[in-house]
Amino acid sequence: MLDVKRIRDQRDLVRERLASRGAGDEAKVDQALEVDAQRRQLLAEVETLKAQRNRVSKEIGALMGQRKLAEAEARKAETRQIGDRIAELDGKVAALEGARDQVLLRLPNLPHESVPVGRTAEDNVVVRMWGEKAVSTFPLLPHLDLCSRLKLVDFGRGAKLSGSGFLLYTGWGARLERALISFLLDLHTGQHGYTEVSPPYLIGRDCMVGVGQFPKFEDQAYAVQEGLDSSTLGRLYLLPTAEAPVANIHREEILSDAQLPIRYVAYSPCFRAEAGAAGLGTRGMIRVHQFDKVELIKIVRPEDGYAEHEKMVADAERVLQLLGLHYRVVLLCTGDMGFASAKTYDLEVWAPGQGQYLEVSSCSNCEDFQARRMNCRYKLADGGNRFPHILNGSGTALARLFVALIETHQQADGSVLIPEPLRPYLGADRLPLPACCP
RNA sequence: GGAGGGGUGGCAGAGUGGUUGAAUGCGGCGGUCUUGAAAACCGUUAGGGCGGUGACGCUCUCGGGGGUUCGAAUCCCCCCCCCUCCGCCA
Repeated sequence: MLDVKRIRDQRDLVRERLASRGAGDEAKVDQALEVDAQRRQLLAEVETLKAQRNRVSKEIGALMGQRKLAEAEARKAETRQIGDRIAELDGKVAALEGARDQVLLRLPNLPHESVPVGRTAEDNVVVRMWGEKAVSTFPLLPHLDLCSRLKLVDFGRGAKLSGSGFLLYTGWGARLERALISFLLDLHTGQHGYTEVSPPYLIGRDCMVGVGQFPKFEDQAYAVQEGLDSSTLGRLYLLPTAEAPVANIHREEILSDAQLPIRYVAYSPCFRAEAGAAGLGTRGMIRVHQFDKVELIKIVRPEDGYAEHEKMVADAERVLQLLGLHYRVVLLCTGDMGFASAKTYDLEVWAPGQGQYLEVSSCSNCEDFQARRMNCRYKLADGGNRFPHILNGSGTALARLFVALIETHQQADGSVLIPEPLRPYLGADRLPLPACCP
């Protein structure tokens, strides 16, 4: 959430930065300010009345103490109607505050000045590449073929169980998925300084609001209900990313300066309804309703925010390097960035069987946007409280990583060679062809 | 799910309608004393909002919300969370 005071003080700058996203949100700025101005005016009025009431109440207390009862009664009568007026104004102030926040919660973050201005993914900037597209003497198969040949994923039965967009990993496929999760967690905890956490997969509404997922993207989430009690629907949601619970760990807290920087890594499955994207035509594992992801979260001092952001990208890149996968790093333009982000790098890995780059990581610095929403602060040496920068990044998403891995490392004989660092986790150096199939 | 107990400042723990935003203890910070440190003693120590250049002023907050009252941490109602016991259960 943007700081109202900042919107007030730097109105033009805020409008201009919002406009650069190309979503027309700058129009809401005046609306928020107008409601806020009304609120402040009424607030001043009601607080004056409250001061008056408090003063008289104390006097009444003193009179009662002196047994001047008649006088006390007179004062009471005098003050009685002030209470009604206060209640009335309190109600109005609360309503205006609600209206203001309604607007503020739907305003996206301001893009950082280093973000290129643009409208769509076309305007994103490739900042660097690593490795090269695989060249092969034999035709490289897409992952769908590899999965069925090697019996890694049973798409048909996955759909039977839960509908399209749900995967049933089988045999070596299931094992590879598990190996990747362990490999990623060990890498980030062991070499990159993150602390492992394992969050609940069902999370409260506040988590979703805190990271900026709600109220704007409520239609993208899976809401659950307890048994047959429909009144419980919407109390809990399946997490769309571990970012939602993990970034909220310190919600409503005042951290000490010494606690920062905080770096968490968490594995979780991710559930996305992808409403409106149904029948998108992406077969296989590229776009699904449930996938695994290892997520990185940082809570850092604002002055460290962007240095930590670059390090986070490097941490995610390290995954792809160790797995020998060609990728590119893309700096998203203003129009392509997520709601909460001030600056985002995507990591896109090359999938030779698809002939395209797949997004496997998105690393964002949300600055204090989320911290404000969740009221997470830290205490400075001078006693003041400050909102930290909160960063999130995939390290990395798994289904697409799985695709790139098997497509990149497939062999002429149909098996898949496993990169050295992953072998101890898999307990094998290749995914073999099932004995029964050529 | 049932019965009972409880949620107060960083922590512990008083406070059952009136000058209590809150005793006391611990911890933290500053100071006196000391060659230094400890002990002792003195002082200080929550967050939000609004206004003011500022010193500061006002206001709200004792799990959350509503109510009674001139006035609520204290009384009433609803909800949430934690603890103990019982039931069910991976």
